[in-house]
Amino acid sequence: MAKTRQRGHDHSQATGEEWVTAARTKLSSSGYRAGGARSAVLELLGSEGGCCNADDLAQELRDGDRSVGTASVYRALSLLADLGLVQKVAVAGAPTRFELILPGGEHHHHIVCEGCGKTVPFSDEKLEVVMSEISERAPFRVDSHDVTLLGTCDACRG
Amino acid sequence: MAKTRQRGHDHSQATGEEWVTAARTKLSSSGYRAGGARSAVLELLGSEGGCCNADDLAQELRDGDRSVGTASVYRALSLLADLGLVQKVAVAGAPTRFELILPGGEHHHHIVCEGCGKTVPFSDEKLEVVMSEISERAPFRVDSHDVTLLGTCDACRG
DNA sequence: GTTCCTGCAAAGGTTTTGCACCATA
DNA sequence: TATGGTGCAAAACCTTTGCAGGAAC
Repeated sequence: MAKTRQRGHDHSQATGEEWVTAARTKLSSSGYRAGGARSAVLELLGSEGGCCNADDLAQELRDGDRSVGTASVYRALSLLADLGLVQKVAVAGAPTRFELILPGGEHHHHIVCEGCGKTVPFSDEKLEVVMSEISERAPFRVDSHDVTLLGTCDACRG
Repeated sequence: MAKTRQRGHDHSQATGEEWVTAARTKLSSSGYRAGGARSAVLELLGSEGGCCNADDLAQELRDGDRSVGTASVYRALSLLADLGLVQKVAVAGAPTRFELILPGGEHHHHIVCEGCGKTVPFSDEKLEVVMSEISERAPFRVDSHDVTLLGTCDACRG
């Protein structure tokens, strides 16, 4: 009865490559150029599989070979969000995280540790069924939904 | 088959009174005093039924008869959250909202309009069942969960 | 009277914006 | 070469913190 499955890191990485390709196509077909900063953010996001905040991305790029201004990271992420390529995930008291929206569209959600901010994605078929039922009955036209479990990871509980 | 129900505003207001009483009791039994700012926030929250952010509360109090510093509003809300009387609700790109946790403990979630920020609470029995199943299988000890539907209200769609 | 609460102002952290320069198409 | 992307710095924004004065118990 294990309909809920946690995702391994390697799996995200595999589809991340596909996402980068799809994102590049979408960008250029929407009339956007492939600038240095934008490309760097795109590739790092793809290899990380999302789940990172803007400042961490900027930091990693700065530590790596290509340095990118923080403002450009925000601009890139903002554009990607507008194009439906990433999704903003808000956490109270923490910087906004950005999550890939994968081409195949396997939808997922997150379990967040309130102690250290560690995030684990999960997906659940039953949950999605219930959510779409609720969406149909809602008084708004519903575009998306966001489900977050808050808890404490083993390390922080120690 | 209407297991999902939207709540009217009047209904929240009725239970809001009870919440204020319960909150006052909890505060004093926990050794906190009933200062002016704290009481004002408490009463306004009760009459509004939650779903407001710190700055809006401060503004409304300033417009009304009792003026309260923004910092005190944050302090009051923070304390209420620690005591389990309110819940923080994060929304990407918007200030954190605070939501009453009602004495009877009827758990609920929100539908948010991305255009104007209008928020409508809802509760769904099936959703809660699914969420508790997921919580049990989660790799963290799960304390709470947060479900938000994002969409566009009729007014903003017009 | 002591302790806690409050308001103001300043600091902290995140995200956005203005502008001059540079790269892409 | 024309347009749009980038980096830096400054601003805007939300939230927290320090401190002196005032209120609750």
